[in-house]
Amino acid sequence: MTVKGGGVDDVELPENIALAWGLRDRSSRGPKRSLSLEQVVATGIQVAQAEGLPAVSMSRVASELGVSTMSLYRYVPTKHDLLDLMVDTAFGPPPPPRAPDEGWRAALARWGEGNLVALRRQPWMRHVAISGPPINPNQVRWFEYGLVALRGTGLRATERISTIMLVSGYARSWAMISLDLAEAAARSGQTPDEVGLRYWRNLAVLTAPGPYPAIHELLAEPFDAEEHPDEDWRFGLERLLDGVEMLIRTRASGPARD
Amino acid sequence: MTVKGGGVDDVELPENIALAWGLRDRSSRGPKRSLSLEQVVATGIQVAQAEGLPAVSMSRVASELGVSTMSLYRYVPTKHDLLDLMVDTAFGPPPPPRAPDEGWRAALARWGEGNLVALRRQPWMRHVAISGPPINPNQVRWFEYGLVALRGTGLRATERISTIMLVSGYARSWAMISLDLAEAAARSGQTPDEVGLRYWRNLAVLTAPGPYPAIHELLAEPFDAEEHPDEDWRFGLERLLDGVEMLIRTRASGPARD
DNA sequence: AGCCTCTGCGTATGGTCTACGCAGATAAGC
DNA sequence: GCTTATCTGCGTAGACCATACGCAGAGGCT
Repeated sequence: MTVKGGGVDDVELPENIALAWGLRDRSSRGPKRSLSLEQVVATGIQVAQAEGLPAVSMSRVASELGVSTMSLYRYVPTKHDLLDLMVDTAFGPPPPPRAPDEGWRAALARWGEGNLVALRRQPWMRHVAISGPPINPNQVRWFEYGLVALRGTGLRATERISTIMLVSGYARSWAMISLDLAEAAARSGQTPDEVGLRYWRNLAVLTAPGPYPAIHELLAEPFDAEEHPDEDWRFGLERLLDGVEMLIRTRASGPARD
Repeated sequence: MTVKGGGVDDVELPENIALAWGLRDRSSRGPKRSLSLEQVVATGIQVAQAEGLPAVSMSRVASELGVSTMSLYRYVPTKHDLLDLMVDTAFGPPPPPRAPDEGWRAALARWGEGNLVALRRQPWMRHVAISGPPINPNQVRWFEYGLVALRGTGLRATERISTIMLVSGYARSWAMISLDLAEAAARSGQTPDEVGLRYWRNLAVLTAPGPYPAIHELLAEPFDAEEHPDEDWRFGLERLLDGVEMLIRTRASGPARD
């Protein structure tokens, strides 16, 4: 219940947060634990990675560890807390922070791409709902490095936060869409191109009788369906960064920085 | 199994899509159905709206309708198909399309805001995972109107699609974050401001001992935590539209439109 | 009239999370 | 060394969940 007292005197940290930061102090009485929280989390990740998030059940993780289902609840208050910890661990540390000679734009682009890469490496993560603002250790590190990229740009506090959320939200959206498509393709044993083609054909059939001029226009245009797979990702990212850059420019040359 | 033959001669539409567009032709033999698909979907929405998505179980919806659980499977192949239909219906029709005298930017802003409003009106929708590109009736209508907003901007087909996805993805991210926060607040009986304050305090405590200069900088800055609630939404949207506008300008004045 | 199809639904399978409480292990306090 | 408080893993059980399967009967079609 109480918390390890380093410089950190915090009576009121919610249990899941204390857990994530390794701040539970357990009195040394009683039998020794046969597992560690890290082991439990790692096993959860392993199962998720190998067989997908739905395969992650308490009983599955437990049997993987050779303990009973209910034992896990000595390590984790709730399944959802386990999932949160899995995500934080699986995300891993962020890419290196902005270097001294690096512009904010390049740094933020790298940071956004890091988000995408992490989600792609552990695709199950996209199905775990975000539970709130960044508070777990790796999440906080990512947050820090995102802010570092925007240092000295003249953006206000809330603007820096919003900008970072914009980029990470975009990475998440993109990861969801592209991975869902890829998985749908794999499930049906087709290439992603085939699935895409089938989609456009279906859309054409369905919209044929109705008033969908803009969609018909779209379908009439020649389509190089996916030259490079990540060109579209880049497109959105550049738009986004352009928008931020416009603001930063007005801030730099405009009214004195408050 | 077969499909109503209007101008639509399509042997191969997946079942869930045919269902959504009302294209199942059922031979008139056998007893009459006691329900309609629309009723089932509407009841699902009603339950979700009143008690949240987790309350939506097949047995719950069935008992609400006064039929047995398994009867629902005569209307819907799978629970997830029901959820998709619920989302499509609950989203409703998009806001009016771009008016003749309206610029693309105003129209796209309205469209994005429409997304947000829809998600806010039926907050449970954000927890239903997007199953793919827009194919259900209302989704397609939204898609159409989004494209209409970008007509005549000189953007290429893939660029128009990416732009729309950028905006709707942003609306979804934003809805998720803001609604999660609001719900967390409501659950703990506090105001959102209190929850936000508690978050910043926790973050301060946790990052105090570690190397988090940018976060400390952030925390040191004076915070008007949420003057108007939707100012941050506006911020991101404007950044995004600025980015798109930059591209459109280069397209308009740059190389001849292909 | 006879058939064939479609209806609603009862039953059953194989999962899910987790509340509760118990037996035994362990270390602190005396 | 003994007592005692505390913590461990875990067995049991409750309350759900989606859905496969198959049956009895309704009701148009021929």
